[in-house]
Amino acid sequence: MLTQNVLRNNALEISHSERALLESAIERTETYDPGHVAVRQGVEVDVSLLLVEGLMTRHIDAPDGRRHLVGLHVPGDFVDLHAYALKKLDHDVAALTEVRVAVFPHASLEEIQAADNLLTRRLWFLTLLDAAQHRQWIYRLASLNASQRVAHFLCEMNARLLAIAASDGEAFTLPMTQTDIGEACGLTNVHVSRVLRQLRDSNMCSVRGSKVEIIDLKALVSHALFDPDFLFLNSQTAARSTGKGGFI
Amino acid sequence: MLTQNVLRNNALEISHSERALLESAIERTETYDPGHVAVRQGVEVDVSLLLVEGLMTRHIDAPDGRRHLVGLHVPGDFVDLHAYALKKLDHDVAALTEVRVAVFPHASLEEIQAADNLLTRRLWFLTLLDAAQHRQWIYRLASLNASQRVAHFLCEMNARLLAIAASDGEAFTLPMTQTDIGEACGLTNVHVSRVLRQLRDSNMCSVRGSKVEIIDLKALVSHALFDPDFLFLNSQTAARSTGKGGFI
DNA sequence: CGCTAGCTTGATCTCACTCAATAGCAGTGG
DNA sequence: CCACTGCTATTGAGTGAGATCAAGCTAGCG
Repeated sequence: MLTQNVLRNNALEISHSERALLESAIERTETYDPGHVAVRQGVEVDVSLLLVEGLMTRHIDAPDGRRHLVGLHVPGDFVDLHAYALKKLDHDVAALTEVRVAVFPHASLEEIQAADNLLTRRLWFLTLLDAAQHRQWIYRLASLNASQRVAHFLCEMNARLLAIAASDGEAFTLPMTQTDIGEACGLTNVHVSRVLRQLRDSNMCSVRGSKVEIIDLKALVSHALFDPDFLFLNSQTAARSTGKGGFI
Repeated sequence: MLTQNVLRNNALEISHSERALLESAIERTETYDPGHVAVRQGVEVDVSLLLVEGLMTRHIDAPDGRRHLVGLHVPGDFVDLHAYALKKLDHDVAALTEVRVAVFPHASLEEIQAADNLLTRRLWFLTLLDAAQHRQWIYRLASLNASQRVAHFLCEMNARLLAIAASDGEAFTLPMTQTDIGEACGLTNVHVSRVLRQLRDSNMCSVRGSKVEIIDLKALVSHALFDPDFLFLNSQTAARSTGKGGFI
């Protein structure tokens, strides 16, 4: 059951045997408190972690002490599968909320690689999904203004949470402070606060504490220039994430 | 010989047989003119391209017609190896200069995957290098100001060109317009022009046309807060890219 | 020679940052 | 019960980095 969101999350029609093979590679599960750094930049690791519950960040610490998110993970994401080939990461991985993770020793992943080429390619695919998300983050930072960035970020989270049934498309829980959102969008917490009020005042969405309500999805998507294609979701989820799936 | 830069580029101590296997997977080579779009966003592909000569971009076209780079490739880079697992890309790949590429059919890559787990993991590693670069680009956009961004970009290009012996650490050819640099750094061409003059006036580096001269590497690296670790270069090249390798 | 692409420089404007003050709220302890 | 602390959010005033708009300049090339 631990891997069920891996399936949902990216439309892989995984077979029963593949799933069994994958689950057999789990050594144990662990829980971390908020703020716990699970993987430290530059430190060699020999396991990879699948996020089962909670949110985790990938972030880079700037020399001036600021923190910048380069990725955010929801349940079902392999947070550091790339460590299987890289061994050392170029960033930290930390728990944003209380989290539960499943631990995959790299030795087990090697066995999978030896045994099942298709499943291996699926795992490879997952690491490439991360890269596709990175590219959208680059695009967001380079090309959108503050309110578009925040809107784009909320659209992305809505789409990804939809895929794992953690959003119903109208409201979801996002346990991030405005400072966290700022770190993801390259904005100060003060400006995030202003922008969220704008989005509320223009009846697109309301973010209060960790409660996000999508008021007018189409307006939000269009304001953010959001395109779910890069998430490689199944087409139904993608449609719902832009408000084009009302007919289902 | 086509793959020689793949070796240099990322410190993989690849064996003779691996290399032979890799080269045997090349179906043909092709040349493209500047501006040619080799891979179009969303179009399914069944080959991947290794860049042999010239520069290629990965970019996303914004709805307003602007173009934003999400990656830049030098000889030795697999420009769209990720298409092997993704099949459709979320961005375009285009020639910035006249380029020569080696074509790897995905069918051949599948044979490699079936035959050689270690080489497969090396290829996987290459796609993860791209992701690590993406993360640095995110960091650059989110956290550095205009002159730091440009300096950081030039440091990155210097380091990567050093690795393939296309820079001697003091000067190199970078056939990009100021508009291109702006698209890579999230700046307007006008502001790139101003920033390059600042860098020249403060004796860090000089960019004139496609000729880049590193005048004071240490100052440039320190200004840009550049850290070559994420490039996963061999340690000698990394040291030279920050000016700490003078003793060699 | 004139045309075009790329680069430079100036004037103006605006978005988002910084600094600063205030309020709400949860937890803690007297 | 209230006072105190710390964290988060809100709002205002002032500032500045980089965008935009516009005008020249330079060099390569038919």
